[in-house]
Amino acid sequence: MAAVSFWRNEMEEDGYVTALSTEDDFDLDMIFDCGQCFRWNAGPDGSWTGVAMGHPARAWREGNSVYIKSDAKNLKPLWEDYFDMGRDYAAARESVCVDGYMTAAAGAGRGIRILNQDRWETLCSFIISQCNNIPRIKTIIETLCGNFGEKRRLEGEDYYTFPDAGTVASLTEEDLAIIRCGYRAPYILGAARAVSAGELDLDALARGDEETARRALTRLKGVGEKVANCVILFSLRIPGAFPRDVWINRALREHYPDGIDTTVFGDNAGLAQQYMYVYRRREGLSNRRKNAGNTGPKTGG
DNA sequence: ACTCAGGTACTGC
DNA sequence: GCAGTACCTGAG
Repeated sequence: MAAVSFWRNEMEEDGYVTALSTEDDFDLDMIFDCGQCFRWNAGPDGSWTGVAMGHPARAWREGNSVYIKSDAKNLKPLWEDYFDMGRDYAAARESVCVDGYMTAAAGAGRGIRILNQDRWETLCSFIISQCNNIPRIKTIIETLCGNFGEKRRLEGEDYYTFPDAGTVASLTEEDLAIIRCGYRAPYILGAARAVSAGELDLDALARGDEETARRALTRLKGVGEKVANCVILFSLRIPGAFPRDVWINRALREHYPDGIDTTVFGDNAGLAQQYMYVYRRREGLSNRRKNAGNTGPKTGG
């Protein structure tokens, strides 16, 4: 792999490199491709580029280390936090293997970590995600950032930060038309106004319990249980949240017809959900026709 | 020209 | 509570 070429010194003329030493449960492909984030993209050399927590970055693996090149000094604490380095994922993964199905799912998803993402970005991104496909979600978010975020530079390229809630709150639906997000536009503006006005204090919710957070989040128009649970899991650091999307519901229906009490996973429920998601989705994508016709409402006619 | 996509709000029971 | 339906848009 040509990844070595990104690494020369701790401080380079075009970026600053952070090294994270890892064990087995750290797989960049899994982490960035398991549906929890939308702004990282794989390059032809196996490295990933994206913008997180206001910083452009390139991430790649060499042996037992993951390197992150970014645009500022002293970002090691930030990246350690973002990649959830304080949690023992090997132990967490073992603990969710409660039966054959979960053992298989966890095996397939080994290497996933739950990112600790920016709260407003996560809320806004998952509002956009509703009833939408992933390529389009990414396009909409990049357009939002390109038009209303701040420009950053790395390796001679332009990157754009996610616009903060105050910036988005100052926009009109007309301004937002450029991102082509359809009926979600008023949802985004409403959420931005609530956050920037302090009516919805995401940092405070992170200090409280899951149910309180869910009630506060679902008060927003356009935020239901699914989006709220994604925000809770991926940005409020409440690891027991269990977002149920169409793929999870399929997996649950097929493997737990009598239902499953997700509290058996305890604080690892969110991780269990991610394992199930990638496992079921992998199968589903290669067997699309099997699932065609039995999902979603029909207009009949 | 179609269906469908990591949902949610609204209506009518 | 639960079923039925509309909703912007564009990728496949």
